[in-house]
Amino acid sequence: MGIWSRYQPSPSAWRGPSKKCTSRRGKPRTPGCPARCSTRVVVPARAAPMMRKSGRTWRPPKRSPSIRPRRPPGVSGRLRAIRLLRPRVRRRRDPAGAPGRIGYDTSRPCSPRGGPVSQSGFVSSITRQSEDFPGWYNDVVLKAELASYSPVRGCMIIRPYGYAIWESMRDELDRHIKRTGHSNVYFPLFVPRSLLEKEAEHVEGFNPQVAWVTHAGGKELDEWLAIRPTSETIIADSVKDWIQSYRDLPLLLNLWNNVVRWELRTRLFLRTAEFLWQEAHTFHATEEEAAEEVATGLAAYVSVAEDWLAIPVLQGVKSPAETFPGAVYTHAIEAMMRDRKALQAGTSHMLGQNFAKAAGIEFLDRDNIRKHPWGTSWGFSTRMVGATIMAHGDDSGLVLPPNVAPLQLVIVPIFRTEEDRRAVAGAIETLEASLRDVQTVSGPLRFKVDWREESPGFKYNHWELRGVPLRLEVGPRDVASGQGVLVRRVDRVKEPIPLAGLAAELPGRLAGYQRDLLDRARSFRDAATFRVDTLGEMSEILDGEGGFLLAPWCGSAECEKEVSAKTGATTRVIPFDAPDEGGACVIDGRPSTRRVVFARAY
RNA sequence: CGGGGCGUGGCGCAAUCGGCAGCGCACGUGCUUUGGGAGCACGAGGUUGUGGGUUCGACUCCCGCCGCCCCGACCA
Repeated sequence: MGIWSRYQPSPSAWRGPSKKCTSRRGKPRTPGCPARCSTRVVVPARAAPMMRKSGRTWRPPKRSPSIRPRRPPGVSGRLRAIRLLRPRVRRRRDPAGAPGRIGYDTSRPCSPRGGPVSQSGFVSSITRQSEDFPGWYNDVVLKAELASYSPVRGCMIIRPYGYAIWESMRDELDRHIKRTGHSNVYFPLFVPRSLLEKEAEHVEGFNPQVAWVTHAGGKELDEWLAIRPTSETIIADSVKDWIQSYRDLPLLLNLWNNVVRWELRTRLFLRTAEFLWQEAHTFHATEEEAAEEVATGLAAYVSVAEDWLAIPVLQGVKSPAETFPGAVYTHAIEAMMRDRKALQAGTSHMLGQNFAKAAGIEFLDRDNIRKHPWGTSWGFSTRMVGATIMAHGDDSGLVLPPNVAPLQLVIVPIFRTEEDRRAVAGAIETLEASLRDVQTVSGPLRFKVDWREESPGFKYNHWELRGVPLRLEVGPRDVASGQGVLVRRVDRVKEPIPLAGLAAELPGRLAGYQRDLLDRARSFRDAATFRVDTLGEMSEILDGEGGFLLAPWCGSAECEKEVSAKTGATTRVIPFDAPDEGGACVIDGRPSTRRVVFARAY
């Protein structure tokens, strides 16, 4: 079910470019400089620019505003525009020459209640989404302790809380993979140069991003070893001996591993030089069967994205320009982030016989003819942690779907006197016992009682930053009436609830919360999806609030490139459920048969 | 690679004309606190990126190196 089918019956349901989206007063963009990363000549041996823990946001003082001057009037808009585009400014002097400071201060707690701006115009500690989405993202990742920067440029350290999120989606996907008949295997980190270069398009596509090992054992290697950017070549080479007959097919393999792609511009989780992922590699006797496998892989991704991560996705075919190097075609799922930009969330490739031919894999078919098997490969990476953050988060921090949340419920005791403390502790102890047996969709309930010696308010903010779906406040007043106050992270709806019945209530509440997140994300995306027919309309929307654009496109690479050059948007997918529909290409007016999704993307 | 900017406790920043390296947060201890980011007191934490030079004296001035950030030559 895609947005096409939903909107199709009444074309009028498509939202045109509303005025609201196209002219945002007071939020000027820096002219001629779309919020896209710069590109550089790729020199493999050279280092990539770093995502560093450098400063990004001006943190005003909380308790002593008089010490630091306010941002001078007139500066803020400009500053905001600059920050949008250049989130990694290390330090900036106050343009007016006043001794104002702009810098990143991890010591500041995260903002309460969606980070309202105080009267003085100061923002609270995490950058607001509306002000600077990349800045918000960085703040959340670092402050929620999902990840840290590493001493190696472009790489990241995934911290326990972030890794737990990854483990949850990894385990869920692994269940899908095994259920559909695949076996996990391991192949080496190093790929001999000669192997990597066997498939022509593949080399060309990956070469700029490959990191090479040239020395080992104290001397230069006779043959350089690539640190795998992906494993197609080494697997094809290795399995050629395993495949002799059609009876050996299909061969359905999957690897959970790390790969290295020397990226020029990196972002925590979204694009790192080294990342964790799963890569499935399969070999089939017929093209039809391989095509079905491509769909099987994509279906697993759709399920994990929507059912597990509560991220609605569009499914479709990539344009030739966006196709995996060496593949015949690439299917992908695309998700919308809360800044209305697109994120490719998983790809499944039809490799045809390309890699099999390059590696010399042959099998004897039923008809006694030697043939090359058809291959597929599909991958899903730690980037999805970033997708989860950006698809649901708000100004207070993370909003996690219960299925992946490392903690689904946090209990905050509240008391003043020792007597109260005992009463609250007693009630919580009883409650804890009942919660131990609670089963949720994603396993036993993951909960914690926060007995730290901090104020309740501090704890609320602490756990909201970390996206814990449900919070239970238990104070003396509650205990007296056998209740607690249950608060939902996503909308902060508070509700008194009897402690005795909580254990039975929770699985349903969590499932409902999970559904609500998916619904919310879907409405958000649909409201930001527009049907457009001209380049002008596209620019108007993209320069306004942004969104997904369904536009006619003739299919030529030149026109695709031109759209990208003029609007910053690229083709994301040609959705499977896009109806046949005549139209004129937004660039050259040649006939288009279906609409394509264009968007600015990560 | 070209242009610009910057390296000072964990983080964010000061240090006037070259004169004892400071502040906030975070951290530790104690007491008072706890229904939306608590307060006070005490305390710990530094070879100012690095190598050289000038000087009675260098965070400060000069030169080299290293590293980082931004912009540019358009990219699965």
